[in-house]
Amino acid sequence: MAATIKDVARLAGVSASSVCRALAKPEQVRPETRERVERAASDLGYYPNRAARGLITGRTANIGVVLPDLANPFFPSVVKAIQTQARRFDYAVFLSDTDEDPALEVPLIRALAKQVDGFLLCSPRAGDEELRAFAGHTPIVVLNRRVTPFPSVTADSADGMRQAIGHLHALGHRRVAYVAGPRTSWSNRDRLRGLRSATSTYDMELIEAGNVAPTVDGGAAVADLVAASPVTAVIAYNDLVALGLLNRFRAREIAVPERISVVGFDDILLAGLVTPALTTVAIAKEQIGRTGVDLFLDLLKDDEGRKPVHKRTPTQLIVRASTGPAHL
Amino acid sequence: MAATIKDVARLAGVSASSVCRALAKPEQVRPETRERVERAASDLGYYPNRAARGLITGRTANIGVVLPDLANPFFPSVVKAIQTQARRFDYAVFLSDTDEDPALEVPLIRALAKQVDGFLLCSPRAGDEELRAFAGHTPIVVLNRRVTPFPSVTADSADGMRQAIGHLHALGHRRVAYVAGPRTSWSNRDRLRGLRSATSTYDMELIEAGNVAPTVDGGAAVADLVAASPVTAVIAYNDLVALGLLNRFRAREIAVPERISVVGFDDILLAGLVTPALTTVAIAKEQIGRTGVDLFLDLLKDDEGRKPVHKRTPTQLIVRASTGPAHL
DNA sequence: TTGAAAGCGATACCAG
DNA sequence: CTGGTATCGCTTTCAA
Repeated sequence: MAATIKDVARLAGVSASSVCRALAKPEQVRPETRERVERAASDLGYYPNRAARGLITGRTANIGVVLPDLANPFFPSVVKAIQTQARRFDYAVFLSDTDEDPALEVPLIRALAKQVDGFLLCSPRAGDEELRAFAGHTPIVVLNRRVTPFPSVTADSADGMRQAIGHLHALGHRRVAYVAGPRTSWSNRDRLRGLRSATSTYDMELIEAGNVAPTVDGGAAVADLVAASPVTAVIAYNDLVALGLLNRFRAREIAVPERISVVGFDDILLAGLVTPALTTVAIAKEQIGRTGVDLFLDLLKDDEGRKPVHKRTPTQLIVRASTGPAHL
Repeated sequence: MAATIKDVARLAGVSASSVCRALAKPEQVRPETRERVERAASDLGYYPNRAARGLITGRTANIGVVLPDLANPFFPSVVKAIQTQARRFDYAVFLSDTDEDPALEVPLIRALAKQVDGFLLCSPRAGDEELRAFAGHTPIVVLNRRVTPFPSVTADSADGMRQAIGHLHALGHRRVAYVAGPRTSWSNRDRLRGLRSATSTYDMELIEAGNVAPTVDGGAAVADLVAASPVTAVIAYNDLVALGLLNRFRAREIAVPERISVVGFDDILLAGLVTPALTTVAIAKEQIGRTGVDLFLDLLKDDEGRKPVHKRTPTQLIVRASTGPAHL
């Protein structure tokens, strides 16, 4: 149906090779020929078939993006940044949402592998070993996680936690709970690690609450448990979980932040709009997406060599409604 | 690098054709052969190159999704539904965010056209004529808009507006404002049309406020203007705009809903979590995405013929914090 | 500067 | 039931 290179060649009265050259390397072709080809191409509305091109060049100009859940507002932000940066280099984006199912990731990557030049895996849930199986075959950059030997971009959670705990400590809090996210989430482990280090630095007591789904419902599910514990503040795995806590606390008329302070992570749009506004650790989502694409393109250039690159993006505590514990 | 059909053929000691058959139509091949091929394939980790396959079958098993802004939480919901349904039919998704730039849409569609079997255009901003240029060439299903001759899925905004206005009228409101979204948005025009009809039915006065970007900032930008008008309720183009209004009203200590009731559209996650919770017209986002994919697949089946299909999904008013005007 | 021919990976068709 | 061959749309030698 659509015009092919042959159609253009016929109309311009030249060979397919010349069309190809005229369009790709204009300087290698006589100006007159180039002009004829260009006119023919635009008359026919010719656009090269990138899939066919990829077959021979080995470069598809597509990048695969795999993420656990587009419904978590954190991811659309990252994807948007990826899109923007990818487009700048004439790359198109293949998107796959795995629905938080670790088992879906590997088959998905395999199935798409030949249609893309490689992948940006956002917060992948699969095991290290499973992912490592792709090393050497498929260019992969990992976001929000570190898996040797892939390049990666992660947020500086430890610093974020340090800021959060410093803030809570300054307000007078001494006991804090952490509501953990998915066990399969590297970010969760990273945040917990950072939190443990921070609470120990400040000599604060840390109580850990169950692993929950990284959703509003997940937060709501452990809110009562948290409320029943002797803490005056709680840090949630992410903002959605924090909002679930907030919601349930409100329903039970547990005053936030007076009775208990809630701190989230990510700084999604929602965080600033709820009442009381959520104190949260902001992550440089755009930077993560953008840097991911950059690392990816670097990776394609020098097909191998060089040791893996890890970029760490800054975090920033956004203080909104938190206060000191009521008894102060 | 990765295994091709030839590698499998060699390892299994058969021809490429047989490998192809063994994998695609197992019943046309001797069980023994099939087994050998299957083992060879799995040993080599062989996955067919879908791009190459598409070249000859004319079917890529990819679907292009184009939308104006992934940062609007409405779209990720739709995309997620599309993904889920697409995966069910073994389709992969190409995603493109145009950043609300109408000029980007057409070139984007053109560039991707050969890599996909067609497109799902979510709330496209381009002109009718520009889109129509694809008719006959590129299978297209339009979501949240109607453009002859493409099949489309739209929400029943008129009914949603009727519900919203009925509700406000019952509460005693008689003057209502509408904060309009982008001029290029068909949904905006559709909602406005439905609203006009509803207000006239109920004999209510309608005041229209500027066209704003469909974002929180857009809403905040006209909040003062709305507050200065003689209305007791305001309906926003969408929830983000409504939240912008809410935010600004709070900042100015204009009581919601006592002094002014705010109604949104879409029912994004945020709507239920803010305080006061936002009354809004829920749209069947999942259904829109799912139905879009279904129409798309139908479209591919009978390459032409049949008159265009328009599906309309129901809307449902979700009443949360609205009340009657203070003077009652 | 240009064209012919080979080939990327897979499938379809036709003999055998 | 199987193998050979042509082909999809494009790029890349290689000669001319």
